[in-house]
Amino acid sequence: MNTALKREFYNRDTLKVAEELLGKYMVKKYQDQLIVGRITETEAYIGAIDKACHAYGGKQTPRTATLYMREGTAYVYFIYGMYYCMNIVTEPEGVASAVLIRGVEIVQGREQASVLRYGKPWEQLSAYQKNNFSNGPGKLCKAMGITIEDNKKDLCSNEFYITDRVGQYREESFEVKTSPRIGIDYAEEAKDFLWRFYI
DNA sequence: CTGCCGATTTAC
DNA sequence: TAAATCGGCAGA
Repeated sequence: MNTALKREFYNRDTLKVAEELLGKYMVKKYQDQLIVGRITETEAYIGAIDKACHAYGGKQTPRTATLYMREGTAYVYFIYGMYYCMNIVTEPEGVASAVLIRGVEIVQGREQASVLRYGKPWEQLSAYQKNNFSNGPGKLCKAMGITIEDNKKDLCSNEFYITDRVGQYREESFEVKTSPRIGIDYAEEAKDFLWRFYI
């Protein structure tokens, strides 16, 4: 038994889940270690009304099938020929919506993460590499070993989950900021929605 | 089957 | 500013 957030957390309004995921810890078991990242940036995607969502308008394809799965499911997709993006499905089964994790700060398993991301120890990284280690959706997936293999995994599990407390770390207070989402200029009116949340 | 495009990142 | 790099998906 671990401290993973329960499924009910994800069965709520997607914007609320996106905001409340800030400051939580994403925990991934990698081989025999844990890699833990504190979530610092998220975005909401709501299929029913959002032209930026892969499942906009009830679109059904092999890839979007994950978005219709039950809340608390990992939606991982491959993008730009070389990166993965990690999302958490929200709201009940059959409702296509999710929260994209856009940034984390690694608080545990940093050495393992450094090897995954750059193939070398943390102390050998440049200041720039350290400062921009996992502050993007593709970067954090590489750093935490998240791949298409994780698509459709249940985050109410012991291998891969979200929690508000892990080891010595506890969720802290912080100020939430919002902005339009990144990289969706094609999405017409939806590009202006303030559905990006960050610390 | 063909061809365009992408919820990105990094090098130049 | 533009290349890298390839699966997803629409249309023929």
